[in-house]
Amino acid sequence: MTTSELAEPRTPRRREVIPEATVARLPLYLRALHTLADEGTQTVSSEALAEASGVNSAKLRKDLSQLGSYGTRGVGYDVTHLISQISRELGLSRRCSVVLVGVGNLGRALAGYGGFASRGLAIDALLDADRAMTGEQIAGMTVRHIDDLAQVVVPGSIGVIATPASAAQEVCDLLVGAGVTSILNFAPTVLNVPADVDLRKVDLSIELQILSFHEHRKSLA
Amino acid sequence: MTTSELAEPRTPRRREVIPEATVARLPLYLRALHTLADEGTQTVSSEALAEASGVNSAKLRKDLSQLGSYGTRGVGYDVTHLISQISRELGLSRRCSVVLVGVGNLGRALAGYGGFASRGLAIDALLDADRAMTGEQIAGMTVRHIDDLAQVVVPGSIGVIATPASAAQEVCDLLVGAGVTSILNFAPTVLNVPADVDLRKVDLSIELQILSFHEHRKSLA
DNA sequence: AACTGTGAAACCTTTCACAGCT
DNA sequence: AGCTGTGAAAGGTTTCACAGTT
Repeated sequence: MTTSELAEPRTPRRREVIPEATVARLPLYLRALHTLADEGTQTVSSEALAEASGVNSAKLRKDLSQLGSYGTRGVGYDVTHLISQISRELGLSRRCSVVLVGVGNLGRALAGYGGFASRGLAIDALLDADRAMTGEQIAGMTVRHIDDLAQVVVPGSIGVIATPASAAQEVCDLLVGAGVTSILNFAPTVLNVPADVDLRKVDLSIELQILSFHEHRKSLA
Repeated sequence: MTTSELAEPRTPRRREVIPEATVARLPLYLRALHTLADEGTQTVSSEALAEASGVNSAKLRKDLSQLGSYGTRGVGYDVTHLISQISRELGLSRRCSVVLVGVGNLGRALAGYGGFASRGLAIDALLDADRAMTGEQIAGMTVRHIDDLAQVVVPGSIGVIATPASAAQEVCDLLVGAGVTSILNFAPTVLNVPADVDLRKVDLSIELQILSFHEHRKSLA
């Protein structure tokens, strides 16, 4: 309360902390905004952007208000400006290094996935433990052996694990050892990491099982 | 209030409705339980199962209590029994039909993904719009043309979309037209479906963007 | 008139802490 | 003694509804 009175903040003040639920939706908004921008749309209302993102408009407004006041009452949001604000918030402005381990079908799918590149999250290196893969060209990159890990990791790199479950913990340990502090795990297994490492997971079969649950429920009614 | 007084329920009464957050974790517990069963473990405490599932034990106990009282105080949960209860709840007991559209890298990864088969959710049919793919053998299945959709869909089938974003809505409409009421979408686009169709989505790049956000935050501190 | 930004209410989820069973 | 099952408290998220701005 003592320091903030002299320097009146000029930039719209961002919240100290953005709710996780909001963070998880920012990529959705960003995708919809990119589509709108490609169509030449310059301004969009919360209603229209919400529709394009698959959420409801009150939620969208609340989410965006967490970042600051980037809209104009009576008008809407400027598409380009909002893209750059959300990108900055997500840390996508300064291109960030992504290292992918495991070039089976899933790894290949990820390597070729346009969604990454267009968001400043292009994969920089492909690694595999299988020497038979080494040297192969995938999506314009040469597969390197996992032993080269230390050479491709830079501070702030994100590691992506797309190996079989049986190899995932070992790969995870190697990544952590090389200094990676953010890991995305696609292998269907629980990984143990030190407390300072940020670990997220995607299990391809979980959503299918959730659908199965609902389908099952329908058949009971 | 009038009908329930005569017939005292014998089976542990399940809740009318299981919270979504709980449903989303049941697959995690199931995976951990299968691992334990494979290791020959017969009984497990909430503490141990929670650890193996990557959640905390209070949450796990609350979740399991939503299904009924399947544990024994002072002892823990019977692994085999709990597997069958959760499987039944998720509708995995009676094998359910899954139709996958799009056999690019992601589709191939999904087709070969062991996690489905071991949970009673094996994929039954592979379809693609590209006639060049038709007839190809993938994971023991023959790829069929999308025009054959009506012949492979049965009531209660789940549809999985693993096509490029540009084709997703069209494929979605075809699935709905063929009678599919549960759809899992891997394409990075918002799909429109009738209200009675259950739609879920997995966006491979969203988790990566969330990690980027946290990594970015770290670098600010 | 149109649309954002936001307190307040409603709802859902997690965590706590302990009663109750084996 | 050990561990589950669960009310109650705490925390987080969504929705409502409208004041405020262009």
